[in-house]
Amino acid sequence: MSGGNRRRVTQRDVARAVGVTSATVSYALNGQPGVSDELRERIAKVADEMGFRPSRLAVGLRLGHTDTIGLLVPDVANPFYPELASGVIEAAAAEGLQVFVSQVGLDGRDQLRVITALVDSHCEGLLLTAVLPEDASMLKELQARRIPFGLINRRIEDLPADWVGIDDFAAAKELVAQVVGSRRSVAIFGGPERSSVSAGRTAGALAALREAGLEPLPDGRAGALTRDSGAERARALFDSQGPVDLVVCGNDVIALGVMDVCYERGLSVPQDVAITGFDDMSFASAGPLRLTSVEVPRQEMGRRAVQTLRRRIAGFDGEAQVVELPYRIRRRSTA
Amino acid sequence: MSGGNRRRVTQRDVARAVGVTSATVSYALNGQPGVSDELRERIAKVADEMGFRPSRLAVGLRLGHTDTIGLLVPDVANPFYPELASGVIEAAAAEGLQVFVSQVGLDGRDQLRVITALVDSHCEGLLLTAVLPEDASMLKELQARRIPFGLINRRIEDLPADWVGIDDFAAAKELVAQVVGSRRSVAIFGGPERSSVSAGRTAGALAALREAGLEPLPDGRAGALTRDSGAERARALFDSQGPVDLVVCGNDVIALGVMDVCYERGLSVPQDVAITGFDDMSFASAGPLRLTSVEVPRQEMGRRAVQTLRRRIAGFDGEAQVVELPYRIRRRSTA
DNA sequence: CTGAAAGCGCTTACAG
DNA sequence: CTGAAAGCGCTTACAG
Repeated sequence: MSGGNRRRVTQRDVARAVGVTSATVSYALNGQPGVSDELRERIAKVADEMGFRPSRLAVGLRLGHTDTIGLLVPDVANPFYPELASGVIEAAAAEGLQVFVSQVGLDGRDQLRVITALVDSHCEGLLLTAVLPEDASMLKELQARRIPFGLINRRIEDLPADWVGIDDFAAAKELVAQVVGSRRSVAIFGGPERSSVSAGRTAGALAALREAGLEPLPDGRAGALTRDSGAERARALFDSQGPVDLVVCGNDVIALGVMDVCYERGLSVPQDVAITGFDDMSFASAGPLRLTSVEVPRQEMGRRAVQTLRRRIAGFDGEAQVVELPYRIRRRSTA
Repeated sequence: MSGGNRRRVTQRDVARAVGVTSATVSYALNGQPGVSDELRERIAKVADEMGFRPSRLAVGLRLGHTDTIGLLVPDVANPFYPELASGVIEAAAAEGLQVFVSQVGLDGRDQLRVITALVDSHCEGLLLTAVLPEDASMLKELQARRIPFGLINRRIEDLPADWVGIDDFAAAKELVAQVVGSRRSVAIFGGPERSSVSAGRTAGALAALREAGLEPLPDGRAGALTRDSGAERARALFDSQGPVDLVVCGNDVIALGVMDVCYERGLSVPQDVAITGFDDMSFASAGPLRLTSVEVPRQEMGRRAVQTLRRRIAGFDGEAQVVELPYRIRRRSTA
């Protein structure tokens, strides 16, 4: 009764109990022909009673595939990713694929380590959401080793690879064009410059401003996609410039930080300062917040990425599939 | 150049390239004695050049362990869990364990399937955050099969098992005692009754009200931990009772739904309706929200759970470890 | 319809 | 210091 008797029930144990060979158990349980119905049922019954479960390690080793894929996200604490992950997990389950979700850090610091671990575990494909330009050589290596992968959201210039996302440039441009009105002093608080998504959003916002004959304030253009970063940049800007008319933020979390500072300083939104976010995270629509933002079809992005990846795993070898999904401007109370 | 040449580089390939046996490669790479330094270096170099990575499937099968644990959460879209997951992942990495995080659905619908899959994959331990009373027999089965697991947050009565959490009853009681003041008509919008956490919070709130000589309104006491559920219950309540003085919510997400309805109907918070949340999710402290809540040490919960689980995996067979962590009332603007 | 054997990619006693 | 062999738990041709 005591001590570590943690041995698994094996196919062989079942075989012995039934009085057949382990191959017969395998045939019976996998629905292969060549086993009488009566015997098949008896084996199934005994296997079930004994709690036999085939070892995925052994099956994977033998079969050479594992029906698993990996999803890499920078930081599960950013609400953007859990919703994307839901889409991926659901779609994968429908395809009979199990997904391992891993964090790689805001700066992608653990990305290589995580990819290596997943590939070592015979993961059959990878979905990457946090690539940076410097990852290009790693991705080329993946391609050379014929490990299927897909990019979600962020992409890398000149690297042909499957990708699902939105047109961040167009979305940001459209958003800013809608909200700028008569606001003259405008700041852009974008995300990390090296993220293609953040770069696209910043460029789009800039384009809209220039079309309106405006030049944004130079400070705080790039930074982390965090609330603290938004707050710090807002404090610095308000200290140096006084309150500005409009702050265009790279995502909703940065916008939250800016709103924190407005609250601290008794500035009213949008009368004193207008604010836009991006991503339309769930909290953005909350009654007291009513953040103007851009809805990104996160679940759908996940689903589409899985579909493309599954085809690659199945051996599809055609050119890079690029899927650009529609976005939606969500005009609310903050701008 | 074309077609699916996706074969892995194996230990044997390295051995052949160096001109030794595959055992020697294993010894060399695993730092076992009996290989000259010169040869060891040569093997390491060739292995690296060829991109050799030991198959985790094969190693796991051979060694009988995989250094992986599973974390089961109901729904990654609930911001409570990603932060808990961070704590788990970090602590696990420090212990050399990889963690597989899986969703099991708000009602735990997929829990059994996911546990089975993880155990089939030779996962060495499980961390469960979404157990319900009806899971007791499944957990006993896990114990019988000597599969180490730990409970986080929710627990099951009369089932001795490792657990990490807070005293939800005491926290809710303290929170309500602090905010009730002269409010007379009070509603409790709790989470699912069968969740020990939600039940404890509701009971604590009830106890505080009764000590204040109050009986809460009977409607909407239990429901889902979602914003929609909070909004629906608030609409139903306000329609039937008119606005109430105070709504005590089972978590911050429910509270957000209640705030949505207050906003819809032009009720001011906390003047017309006071609201409390629970969990102190990141959005709760946002400037325009300032939700009164209870801070739960999510990261620390994750860390402690991993530590306990690791000891179990290492063979510790002592009695159930119960870790009750401190919470903190966060009084802000909504109550 | 059933059994014996090989092999997936490793590690580890055991001989030399 | 190095090699041949067994075995982890499966699946799948191949004989009977």
